[in-house]
Amino acid sequence: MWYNVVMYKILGMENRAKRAVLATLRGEIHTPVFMNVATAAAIKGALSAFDLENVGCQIALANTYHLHLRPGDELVRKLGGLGRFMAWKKPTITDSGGFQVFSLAKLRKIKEEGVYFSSHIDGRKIFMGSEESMQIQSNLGSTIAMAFDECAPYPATREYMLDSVARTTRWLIRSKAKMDELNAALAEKQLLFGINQGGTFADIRIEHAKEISKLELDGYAIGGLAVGESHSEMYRILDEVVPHLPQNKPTYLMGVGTPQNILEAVERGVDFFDCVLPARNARHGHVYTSKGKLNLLNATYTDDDTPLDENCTCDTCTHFTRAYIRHLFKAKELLAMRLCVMHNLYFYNNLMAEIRLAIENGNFASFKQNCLAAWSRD
RNA sequence: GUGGGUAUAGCGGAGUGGUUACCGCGCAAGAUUGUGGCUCUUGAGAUCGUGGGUUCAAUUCCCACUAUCCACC
Repeated sequence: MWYNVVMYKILGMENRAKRAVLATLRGEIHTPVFMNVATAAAIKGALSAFDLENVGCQIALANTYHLHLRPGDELVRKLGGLGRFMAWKKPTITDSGGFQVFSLAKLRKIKEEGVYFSSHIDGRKIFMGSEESMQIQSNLGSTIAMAFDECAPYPATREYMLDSVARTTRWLIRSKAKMDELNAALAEKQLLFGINQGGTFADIRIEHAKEISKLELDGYAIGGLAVGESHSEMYRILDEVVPHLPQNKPTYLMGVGTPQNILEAVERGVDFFDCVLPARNARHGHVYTSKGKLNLLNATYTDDDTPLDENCTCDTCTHFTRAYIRHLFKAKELLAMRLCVMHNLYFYNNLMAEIRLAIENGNFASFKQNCLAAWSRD
């Protein structure tokens, strides 16, 4: 029988920045890694699993809440699980629904047992607690499941945060118990990552990090950042909390971020990332290049016959001009989004590959400075 | 040819005898961090078809012209 014997092996370091590999039955994940976001089992912008392969994706992220509502996790299970459903053979991760507690704040009520949502699709009542989230993620069959948490709003009072984090801890203990129960019957065990919360209160963050570190989870995420606080606050929290998470396990900064954010976080010891920014910006004509961000909708690109990024080797940059893609946006052709999403995801995945190489070569610090200087027009 | 309607920003439409003429789309510049392709913010752009008349004051009321639409020969 197969067992998902997971190994997390650190291959290189430069100060806190670490180069590591997480081995799973679905394949290895080389870190630092950017996980490409496929909320509803597809990258928005008309990309398929084939395209994900082309842009250098190692692991795709889908969402528990969204897939539970539509098409339903039982259906996905019947059809062979998330990976088979979307024809993606490499590792997958599912977000637990905790972020929807934040992003769908007007449509939910938080109770001790879990969260009552009104479906944003048809309004019907949905209950999700730790057990429900784990069951759904088990049905989806993702390689990595995330614990159910509350992504608390910013700003929040200290009193609110203390209550929220204590509840998130109780939910985490329930998540782990349920996942252990579900995994007991499975050959290919699902990994479980816990989530640190505490907003911008460093002491609450640290206390929580120490507490959840005792649970021997497969990885640890930092949630509840990039929700409105300043970049310097985010970096300050990373400086404070990362040292209190297990260093022999993956550290995942959820929902972050810009290329600059990623470099700063890698330097502080983070090795997993996910963010909607490259795909969403691409859909709106904002693309990342080795010389900074540019907005294709700007009139200046009307007759620009150069590629998005002259240093990029993605399919978009090797075939199409800025003028053509700008025209596609103006004409509202879906191809505009598709080409830009492919480019931006390639840019992010390639950035991570360059970061890994820099860490291996022991020159991450100078690599980071060079990048920040080159992007300074942002 | 006859009768009737209409003319306001690039386009489609509101509106008023009295400070700076409004809205949508489009255009231009932003925002977007565990995804709404949605949305939001800001800006530019108009001698109110042309000429004349009434009036203290006309984009608004009157006349002619031009353009355009509809109906009828």
